Amino acid sequence: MSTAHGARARARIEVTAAIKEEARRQLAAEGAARLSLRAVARELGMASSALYRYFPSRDDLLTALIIDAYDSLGEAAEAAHEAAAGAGPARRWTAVCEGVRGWALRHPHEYALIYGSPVPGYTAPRSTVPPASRVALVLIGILRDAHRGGGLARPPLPADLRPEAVRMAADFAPDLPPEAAAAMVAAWAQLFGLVGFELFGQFNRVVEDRETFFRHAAGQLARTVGLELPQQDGGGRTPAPQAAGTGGEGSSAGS
Amino acid sequence: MSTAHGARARARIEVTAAIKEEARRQLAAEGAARLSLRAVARELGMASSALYRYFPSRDDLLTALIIDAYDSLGEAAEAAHEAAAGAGPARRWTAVCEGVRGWALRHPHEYALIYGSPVPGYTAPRSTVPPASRVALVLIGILRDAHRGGGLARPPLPADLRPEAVRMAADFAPDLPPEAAAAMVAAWAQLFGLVGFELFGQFNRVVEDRETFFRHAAGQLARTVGLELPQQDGGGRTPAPQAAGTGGEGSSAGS
DNA sequence: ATCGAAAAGAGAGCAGTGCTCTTGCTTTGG
DNA sequence: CCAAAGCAAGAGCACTGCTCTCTTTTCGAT
Repeated sequence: MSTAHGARARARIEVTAAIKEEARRQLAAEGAARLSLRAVARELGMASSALYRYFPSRDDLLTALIIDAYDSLGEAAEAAHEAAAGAGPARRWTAVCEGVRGWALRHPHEYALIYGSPVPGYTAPRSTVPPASRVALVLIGILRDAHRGGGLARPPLPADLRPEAVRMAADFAPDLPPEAAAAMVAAWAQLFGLVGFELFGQFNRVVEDRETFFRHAAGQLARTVGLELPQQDGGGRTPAPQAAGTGGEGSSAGS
Repeated sequence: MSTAHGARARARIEVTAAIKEEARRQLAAEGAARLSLRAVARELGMASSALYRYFPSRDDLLTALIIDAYDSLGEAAEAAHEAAAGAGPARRWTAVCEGVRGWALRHPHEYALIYGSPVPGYTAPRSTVPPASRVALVLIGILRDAHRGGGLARPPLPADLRPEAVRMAADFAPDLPPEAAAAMVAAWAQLFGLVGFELFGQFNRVVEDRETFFRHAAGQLARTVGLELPQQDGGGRTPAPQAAGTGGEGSSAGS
């Protein structure tokens, strides 16, 4: 009896995984453009032609890696969110932002693969869409929570943006006010602008203390989407230790 | 005499220009990864090896194209700025943002070349730094003007960001208050986040009316760097429920 | 258990790439 | 005027993605 389509199918999964693993290694070491099917096969001790039984083309391998990268980033974002579960929406927002940044710094080439220039003539297939939205879903979730708790500011929505904002909200953030949906999408893109600039060297002779800079930029982002930051520093200049430590310190935002 | 190394040198720059031109054509048609020295040479009717007299490597050709792209983008930004010369700072800011976006939409592959993932092991040489800063310089100029005219809000600067902000201002925006310098750098990165997301397809099933969406996102960006927008359309001036103490508006500097 | 089909591996080969080296030719400058 | 320097071209190396053929292995029926 054993496994229905047992041995052979299992071997296939294993080989597929091994290929992806080795490919990911080369990706991390050399970047997407230098990822070579032949090199992967060589490293795995198999003929390059045999590899085509598993991935019909180099682009298909890349697609698999892209999906994995999206998932890995999504997981990181979700983990960062859960680690800040107790905190208020604004803090959770910045936590997720920092989670995204941290993942990007840890996996620069994979980040480049999904948020850098699209590869040659390559266009991402539909299967990349769901994993690609995981980060956005986390952010939407935070805004939804804030909205339910009444902690979401609703800045005026210009008339000509309204239809678009309404459509956005209807499409993928049903329980969010339109202005929040629109602001969220903008902030989403802007977040990756910050991360990308740091990662791709645009900040090289510009931003020194990237950690601090990013934290405040993310906080600013939270503010523009309508999240109130718990007593950042209103009029008075608090010495504001701005705890870098995890959780603990600022129960804040109790409400 | 005057034409010291006359004919030969002139031929050299002509051939160099022809190579770059053809390379740019292929770049626009196929993207950076598919740019082939051999194909360029073939199209120009010369041996591929001859091309190496002009560009010692493919990366050097790419570097030349990168510099040109930065300059082209910088020109577009400056042109957009001048076209809005009469308007107030906020409007000029959004004009420059839209200029950047327009250029990116018109030259997607060149945009990808400079703001997408860096090519393989390639690291941009110093010579790319000045042309890369042209857009930022335009934005800084707008803020400087607004600052001189008193039309620049000064949101509170968190204590731990201050050293960094002071350094930034000192380094490349000497006559700007530190908080403006820091906010400007963030907005700069965020602007390219918006443009990149639109260009690289991240907005594909998300943002429909990109034009309108971008215009308002750019306006929001202007606001976060401290520029007050003269009320556009839609609702009247609604008191912003921003928690972050701004509330300030003062005289909307006309000009 | 056997046999045929399906899946998987291996090798050769094609067309393409970046890049180097050698060989001739032309322009230039002393 | 002639050597030196710059330039073009060809051959060749090592590499790539990918296809095609051929052999071996494995699996599911009979």
